[in-house]
Amino acid sequence: SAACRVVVHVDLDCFYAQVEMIRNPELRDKPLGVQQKYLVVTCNYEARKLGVKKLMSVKYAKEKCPQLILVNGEDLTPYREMSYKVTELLGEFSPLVERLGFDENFVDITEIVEKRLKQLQQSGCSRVCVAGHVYNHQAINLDNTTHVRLVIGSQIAEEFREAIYTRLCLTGCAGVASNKLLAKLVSGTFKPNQQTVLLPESCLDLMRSLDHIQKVPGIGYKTTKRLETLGVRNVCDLQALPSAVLEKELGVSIAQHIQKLSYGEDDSPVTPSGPPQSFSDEDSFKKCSSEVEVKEKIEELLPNLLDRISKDGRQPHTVRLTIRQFSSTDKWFNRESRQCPIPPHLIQKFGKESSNIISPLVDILMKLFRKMIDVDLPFHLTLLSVCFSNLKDLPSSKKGSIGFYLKQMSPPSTSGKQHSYAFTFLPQEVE
DNA sequence: TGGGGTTAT
DNA sequence: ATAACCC
Repeated sequence: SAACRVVVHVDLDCFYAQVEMIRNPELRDKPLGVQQKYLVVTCNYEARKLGVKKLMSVKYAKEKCPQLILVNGEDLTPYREMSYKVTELLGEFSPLVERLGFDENFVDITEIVEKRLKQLQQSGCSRVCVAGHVYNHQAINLDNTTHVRLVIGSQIAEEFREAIYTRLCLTGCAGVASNKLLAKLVSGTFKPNQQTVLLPESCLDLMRSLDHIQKVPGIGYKTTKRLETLGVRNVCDLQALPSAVLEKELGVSIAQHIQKLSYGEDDSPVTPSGPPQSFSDEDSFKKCSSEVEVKEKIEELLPNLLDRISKDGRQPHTVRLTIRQFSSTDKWFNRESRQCPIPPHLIQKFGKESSNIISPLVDILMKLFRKMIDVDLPFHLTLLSVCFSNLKDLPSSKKGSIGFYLKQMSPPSTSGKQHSYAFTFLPQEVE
């Protein structure tokens, strides 16, 4: 019988607020918002009951809810650390874990499901119970092996959520379906701390329930604007649009891709994220208009970044500076960046005590800045961001390197699927 | 409207 | 280097 894929999407509830409530349990039963600059970027459910929404301005949120408690969430370190704990926990079940932002993960559980299915068949057991909700209250047919696989998937999803709760004290939603798109969409149908499985017969109902095409993951702001030009407003419109018309507007590749999405079709694999591809740190502000200020801001950003890179253990080979210039019209789009290779003699200094590399890096970043901005003319920046990328492992010959310990830690195994990126946060002090 | 991330061109 | 996408 043709084995369908089984994918779980795990989506933590108001993640930053949950992390803050763990850090300070007294906030638990109070309305809590997490603030970045003038925004409440997320809030707990106590606050939501009182009318606070995600991405609401602080001013409006305090008007609606004067009792609202705000904590500053501009330093993402606690959230990032907890986020990777969740990904690593899921990695104990399957190596196929893909991160999406800090609070979502996809897990391909096809192999786990197949294993359990065979166990069930061997034991002659024909009774399987669904965990959580079934989308549309669709009836389950246990003679349908796809239904059985997805029901087993719902049990595994429940085990994921249980493990995340008992070991990390975090709650979240899960969606189970035959691909990433559907798993993600169905995970949001019952909201906090619940889970839902989608059976294939309800796929088109789920897609048509989306009232606007921008709710389809993969169709963003720009594509939505272009589709509106064509009179396409909802998923049904997109399904019905002649493919030739769509291809003319968006090109063959994107057109075919998003039209498949509109039918709930998505063959993209769950791609293990592994360790991060880049490390960046940014700050936004009202105004920065002199070279000296720019240098000061960069010097503020670097120590935190160098610390994170040194804990990672790899070395970056590229550095990038990004700026946003003030403009009254079109407020948040005008970002520019310049990047360059990091000179080899500096690369070697990553992971060592950071004091000797900071000033040469500032010099490089200021050169990149001058490539974008003529410092003899007036300028007005509202954001600065520094990003290190093109990360490479240390040469494996070096004793004491991560590669050395990784080989020690994972001998060739006959049975096991050990997760492959536990080393991401292996502390340096193993030396 | 934050402070991050990824992939495709 | 930018543009699109995601949270």
